[in-house]
Formats: sequence, structure tokens, C-alpha cells
Amino acid sequence: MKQALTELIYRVVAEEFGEDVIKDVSFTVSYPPKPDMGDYSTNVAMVVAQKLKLNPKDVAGRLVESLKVHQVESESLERVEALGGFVNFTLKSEIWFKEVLEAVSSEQSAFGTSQSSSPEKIMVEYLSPNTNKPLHLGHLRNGVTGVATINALAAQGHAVTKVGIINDRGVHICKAMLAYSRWGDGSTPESTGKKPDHFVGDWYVRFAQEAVKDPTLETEAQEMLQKWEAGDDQTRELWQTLRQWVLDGWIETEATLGFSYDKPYYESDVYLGGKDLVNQGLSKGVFRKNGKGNVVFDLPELEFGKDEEGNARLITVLRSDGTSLYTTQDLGLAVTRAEEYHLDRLIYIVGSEQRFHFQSLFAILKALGYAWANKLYHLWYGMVYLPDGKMKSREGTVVDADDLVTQMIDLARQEIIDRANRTNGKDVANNRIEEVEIERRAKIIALGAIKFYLLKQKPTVDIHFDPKESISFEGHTGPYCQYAYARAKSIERSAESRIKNQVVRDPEGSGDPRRESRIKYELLGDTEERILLQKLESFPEVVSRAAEEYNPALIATHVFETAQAFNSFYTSHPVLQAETTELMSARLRMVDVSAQVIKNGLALLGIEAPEEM
RNA sequence: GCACCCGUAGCUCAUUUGGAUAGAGUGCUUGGCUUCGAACCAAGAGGUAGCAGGUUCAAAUCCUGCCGGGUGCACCA
Repeated sequence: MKQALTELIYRVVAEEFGEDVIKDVSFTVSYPPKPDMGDYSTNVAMVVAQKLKLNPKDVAGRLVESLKVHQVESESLERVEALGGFVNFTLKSEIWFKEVLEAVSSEQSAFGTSQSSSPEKIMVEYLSPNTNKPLHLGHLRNGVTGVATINALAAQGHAVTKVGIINDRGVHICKAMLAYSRWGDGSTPESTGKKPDHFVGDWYVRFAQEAVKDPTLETEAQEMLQKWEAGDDQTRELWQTLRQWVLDGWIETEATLGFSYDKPYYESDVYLGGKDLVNQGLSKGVFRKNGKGNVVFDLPELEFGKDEEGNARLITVLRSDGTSLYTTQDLGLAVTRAEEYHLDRLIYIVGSEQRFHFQSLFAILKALGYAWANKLYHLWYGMVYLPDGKMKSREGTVVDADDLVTQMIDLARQEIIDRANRTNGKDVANNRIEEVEIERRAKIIALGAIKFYLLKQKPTVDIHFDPKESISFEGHTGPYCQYAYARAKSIERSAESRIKNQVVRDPEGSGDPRRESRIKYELLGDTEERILLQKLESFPEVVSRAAEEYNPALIATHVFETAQAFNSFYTSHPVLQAETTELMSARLRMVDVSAQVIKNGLALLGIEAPEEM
């Protein structure tokens, strides 16, 4: 509809003011802020007026007159009027509602997806934890942001590969190993009954505690790393054991949260990569050796500025002793991935504190002359702060992912039971829900709450984790959206049984009054319905904007607003009790389509929509 | 010191990329369950959009300068 209106406006302005004027002027077609202003609005009069140095109101007036002539040919317009320089359109509901509702009905779960004119092969790296501890709240934010971004990109028709880089080597890994070998006394996750990643994480915390008392432990950890790198059997065996414990623990957590990789990369496999690349770059003159013998890269001044002495800032890509660095490894990995998968685009989802690293990395890859280097993107997100400050694993001041999920499920379970027991004028006995069903719903609701909480604000802002707000099931939350869906489904179930039992009849004869040809869209069009329709209609546009801007929060906001509009419609418009069967059918279509859009939106966010809750 | 991010209602955040009277949630004050599920709806109070300038028909949005909070600044990852 937006496109049709845009074309109409274009034509009318061209007629009134000439082709040249409209050609180099950009105007918007959008929803007006208040529903009584109309269904659509354009600022074209104001931009044209500016261009031609005319009064915006006069221009708007002329356009409205001209549009009224076109109204005869454009059957979709009910009313056109000028208001404060804007031109506002009111559409005929039998056209507008029909168009939107039938589009959703026919596309179903595909509504919201589109086929990019230039589909790309995209790789997204996300999650990427260290194998010395369990996942925490920061990983959760990374994971849900990753999943939602991946889904949004895939919805644009891109082929997306999900990868992670598992940090399973380094001195921090050795610290956990050292503590375990020193004090572990042969205990295992099984013998202690701990989840294996937590078991290892506890040893890592123990190391930090002991190292405060005994600083020689730090050097011992360094020595262990050297033994590991030298391939010492005993060290490698210990490493394998602890590493596997952590990986086993994660699998459980990731399965619950819906995180997965098409291909996990392990640092232990790739950390030596990139050296050849650096040597090639050195001979090509992209890199140089500095006084200390390190191979360095001079960062472009345009982008990075100069250091205090006025020289280009530099970054080391290989140590003088030939050992590699984070940057070395990431260079090698990027090239390997791009070649292996023929990538058009590579996206890294990593916290904001690593912006410098990725800026440098991308600058180097560009200097090395890779075509795809221009399509590298670091999707960074803000820190997660706890009420008493930043999370630090070493100090144990983290919100553990498993703990949070467990707590939320407990709360959700209690909530379900309480609500089922609430009489509400209904027979309590009939509200008894099977144990397994309670568990299933509790999990869906709890995860919906956590994921939505982390996704509802744009990635760039820091999150100040508020336990009270995060555990809420009411208001601007995931469960609010899920509830709107469950209510819609509840109506549909009732309708289903009424039609089956012939409580309602198709006035035009036998059959189902919900059939497409029976629906009288002109019966729709109340304010609540129009607001809801705007939300339904604009969903695909929001999804593609979210993908373009790497901002899943746009989807979260839109799903919430759709649920809000639906709830408002729900209370003001009885469906099954509608005055006529025709009206019931039309509203039922509204309900059906709303549910579908909410479900699709939640799915993009990695949140399940429960039929009942 | 330099660079980047953030600053909007008591609190947590939106604001369709420069548009109409800056909106939600939460908390507070009210009203609504014998009618499709009250995890809901409706109403009220709550604002110098950090501060000061500038650009223009129009600025929370763009520019400049300050203030406050955060992150980063090769040879850790």
C-alpha cells in the first residue's frame, strides 16, 4: 500500500509541479502520529515547498485538490486532506484490510521474510566463550543478539553460516587446570554432582583466590602454558579432560537457550594460523619490522589518527620470537573462512570493548587487498552491569546463565500454578494442568522473559541488569507478547469448536464462515483495528530494517507494539459474541493474522509462542 | 591526553533516520473480571530531551563548545 501511495503521490506532484521537481526531492510516506489524522501521511508538500520556495500549506492544498481528481481512479482512497503542511490519506477498509490480512494469511510463517535482490553468503561469529568457566549473562546477551541478527539476515534471503571461536587455550585455561591438579584430588563433576562447566569454573575461581595469597602461582600457570604449547603429554591430557567437561556443560545450556553453531572453531586448532599471511604481507611491504623485531602494521592515520609523537599508530601482528598474537590468529582465520565459504560478508558479534581490535583487523585485511574486507562488520554491544558494578568472572561476581534460567523457570512455574488456582469464576478442577505441561510452559515463558529483556534495547546501550525488572512477566516483557498470542489462539480454539458444533452458521449456506470469500473486510475499520493493521502491515519493513541496521531491538519493539495493539482490540471488540456471523468472521481473521505476526516476530527473536500459558 | 559509546518522566527504555501535541513500560492514584484468558484493558499525575550556542518552514535527531558516566588506546585475549 505504501508503494502504491508513493507512486500516486509521485504522479500527482509531477503533474502539478513538473517531473523535474519530484525527481530530486525525497519525501516520506508513513503513518501519522494520531489515528484520527488518517491511515497514511506524506511530507511531500513541505519538501516541494522548500524546493520551490512556496508556502507548504498552499502546496498541500493544491496536491489535495489534484488527488481528489485521482481519487476517482484510485479506488483505495476514502479521503484525502491537508493538515499543517502534511497530506493525509484515509483508506477504504475493504481494500486496505483485505490487502494486508490476505497477504499474511497466504504467507503464514513466511510473512516478514523477503528475497533480497542480491542474496549474500554471510558468516556470523558469535558467542565465543572461554573453556574455563560456565556461560554468564554477558554470553546470554551475545547469544540472543546473535540468534536474532542471524534470523533477521536469513529472513532477507541471505545464506547465513553461524560460527563461534571457542577460546580453549591460553593462560586463563591453565589457571583452572593448575588449581584442579593442585587441589582437585581426583574429584570429577560426577563425584561432586556438579554440572561439568561449573565444576571447572569453580577451580578457576579457586585459582584467583589462591593466587592472591601466593603470587608464584601466576608464573606456574605461565610455565604450564609453555608445556601445553610444547605438547607435553600430561598437560595435554589434563587440558583435554577439563576442556571436554566445559564443552559438555555448555551443550546443555546452549540447547536450552537455542544457541548453536554450523561450525565451531577452536583456538587450539587455529592459533598458529596467520603466520604465513603475515610473512607474505611483510614481503609485500604491508607490514614492517620495528626496532624490537616485532612485525607491525601502521594504522591508517585517516581513520586512527596519530600517536603522541605524531607518528602513525601501530599494531603488532607477530612477535619478534615468531609467536603469534590474537590479531595474527584472527587474520588467518578470517582469510581461511572467507575462502572456504566464498563469503560476501563476515560479521563478528563481540562486545564493545573489542572495537579497537576489529577496527585494526579490518584495516589490515583491507591493506592486504581482500575484496571482501570492505564487508566486514563488528556488531558490538554494550556492557552488562550488575547493580553493584561490572561482572568479573575471576571474582565470581557474575550472573550465571544456568542459575538465571533455573530461577526464572521456578518463578514461571509458580506463576502458572497460582494463576490456574485463581478461581476467576471458573471451575478450579478444570484448570488442573499436567505436570509435564506446566514444565513445558514454564520453560517457554522463562526463556521468553530473559531473551526479550536482553533484546528490547538496542545493542549499543549498556544494560544495567535489574533483577526485579528482568524477572517480570508483566508490561514491556516477552510474556506480555506471548500472552497476546495465547489469547488469540484461545479464541481460535473456541471458534473452531463452535463452528464444528454448528453453534454458528455460515449465513450464505453450509461450510465454514471463515472462508476467504466469505469475509467482509468493509466491516473492519474501527480505530483499534486500524492501529493494529498498521502494525501488521509494517512488520516486513521492520524486519528488513533490523537486518540492515543490525538491530534486533527494532523487532522486539514492533512485536510488543503489535501485542499491545492486539490487546487493545481484544478488549474493545468481542469476536465470538459479535453481532453477526459476518462480523465474527472478519474479526476472527484479524485475530488469526495478529497471532501469526506476533508468532513470526517472536520466532525471529528466538522466542517461542505458546498456545496456552 | 586522544578516539568511540551513552545522557529523554522517580526508574528502565522508545521516538519510523529532520516532521505534527516527545511516547511506552514500571512505580504512584483511580476505574474495569456472571460476556472470547485480568500475565489484560481504560484514565490521571509525572518533561527545560545533560548545559549553552548554531543551521531551517521544522531539531531529542544535524553542526560547534562545554558537563557527567562508560569503554578503548600495538608487542594480553
